[in-house]
Amino acid sequence: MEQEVRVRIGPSPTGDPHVGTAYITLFNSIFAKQRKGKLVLRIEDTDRNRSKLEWENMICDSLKWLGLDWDEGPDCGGPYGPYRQSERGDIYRKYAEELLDKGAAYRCFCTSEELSEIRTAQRAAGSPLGYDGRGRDLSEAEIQANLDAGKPYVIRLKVPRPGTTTVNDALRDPIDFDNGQIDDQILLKADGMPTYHLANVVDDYLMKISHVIRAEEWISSTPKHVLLYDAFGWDKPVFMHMPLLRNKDKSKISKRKNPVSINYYREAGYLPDAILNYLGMMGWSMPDGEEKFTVEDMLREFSPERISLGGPVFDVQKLTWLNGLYLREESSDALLATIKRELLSDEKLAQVVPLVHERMEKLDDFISQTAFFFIGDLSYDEAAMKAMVPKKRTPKDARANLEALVEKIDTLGELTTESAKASLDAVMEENGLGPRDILLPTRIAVTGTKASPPLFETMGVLGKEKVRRRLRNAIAALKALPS
RNA sequence: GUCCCGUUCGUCUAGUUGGCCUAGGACACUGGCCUUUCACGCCGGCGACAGGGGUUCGAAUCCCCUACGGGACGCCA
Repeated sequence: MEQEVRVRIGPSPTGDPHVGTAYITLFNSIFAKQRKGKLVLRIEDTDRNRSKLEWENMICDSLKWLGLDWDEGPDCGGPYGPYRQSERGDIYRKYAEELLDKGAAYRCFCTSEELSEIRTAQRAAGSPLGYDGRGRDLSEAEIQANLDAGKPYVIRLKVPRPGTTTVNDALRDPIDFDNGQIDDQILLKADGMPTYHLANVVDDYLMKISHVIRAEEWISSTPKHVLLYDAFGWDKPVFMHMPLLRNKDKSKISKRKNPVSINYYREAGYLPDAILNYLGMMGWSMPDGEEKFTVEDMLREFSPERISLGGPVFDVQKLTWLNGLYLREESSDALLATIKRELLSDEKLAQVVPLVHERMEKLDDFISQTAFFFIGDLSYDEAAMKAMVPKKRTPKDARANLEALVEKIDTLGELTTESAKASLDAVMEENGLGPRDILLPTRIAVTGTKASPPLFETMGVLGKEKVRRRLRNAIAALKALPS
């Protein structure tokens, strides 16, 4: 009997909804639907320090906005739950114990400090980085003594050495790894939570995942997963590693060099269908070469053989062209509805009106005074550029200050009046700046002009994506100035 | 540094069972047409098989080496 196709996506709720997540979700979704299989959404929130429910919700909302949906997940349940890894701790601990019993794993009592010392030494010596296995062969007595002493420990995979581990990837030739090259990966952290590697293998097994479609960055840790499947005696899923989305300079797509938040694209006026279409042509193409296609077209024509492995550069310009195609083919009525929903919603207008209310003399002042809330990127005229550099400061200083602010805002879940104020205050405090060093430059960067509504409220209404994008643009513009 | 993956126009790609490839399309750029203007649309231009060795009658397509790019090397995922 043919095994049911079950695939999964495992976003980690530690940041804004990422285009890379949407990209991988698209291909998983297409693959599953095409084979009458199921797509599982599993929240990989084993990093307790960085995971937030707020982000989980944002990720789900974004995917749904794009029109991507799943069959099983924390929101809709399913037969193999819970679908949040933070709620599956006991399961992982049980399997980690099993590995211990089988001799495929061991307790390691090394401290974090000890480990970073090892790494530093290795780096200095130019030798391969990785755990040196010093805790591998502790005697029963030593282990018991450590346990009795209440020393914290982690559980590590005991990679069989010597040996070779082969990874089969549906898109590539078999890949051989020398086991000497594979680290004794930590499986269970000192806080009792599993690392990605353990959680993934255990969950994929328990959730009956048949195909693992994920990004290429995982190839080098796949042998660890293979070793785990073998240690448990489980069948392995089919691995399929998609090429990585890239920045212009070919590095892995990142927020410093590219807008990567789905929220950004939403707020910048892109349509879900256009985004999905564009993502679909990253590493894949229609047999007839057609570049404009729908998810239904993809469903009909998708085949893994047509995936090309070179890492595609995410080109916003081409996305924009595609988006224009979609926009223009809508009827005016439909477009009107879209504009009212995404751009000029009552909700949005209700936020904006109070901010300009008291400075209005004629109704149409509203348009000129609030245009910057609605348009995408701003351009800065000469006066604006000049005013972004505070007196007695250089453009370089101005850039550094705005940069500090961007970084602060990046750590925020949502930008609100309060968090905007807090961020600005923190940047001033941490960098020894006065209000004049940062407030006016920020105002101009964010609104394009010296005269605008109260800054914190304005930033809150503009939202995180527009604010950080504009700050980045302002920083880039300042670079052109002689320092 | 070590291991791994990848490599066709600036970018996304077609090409996959070697000949139909003097390498096709799209974005961008650019010339023109249409148009009161702009945009759309249409027509044209620019522009690539990383390099070197093989194998073969014949290689973008197969093999090897080199180069370059990227990824991984976390008690992050």
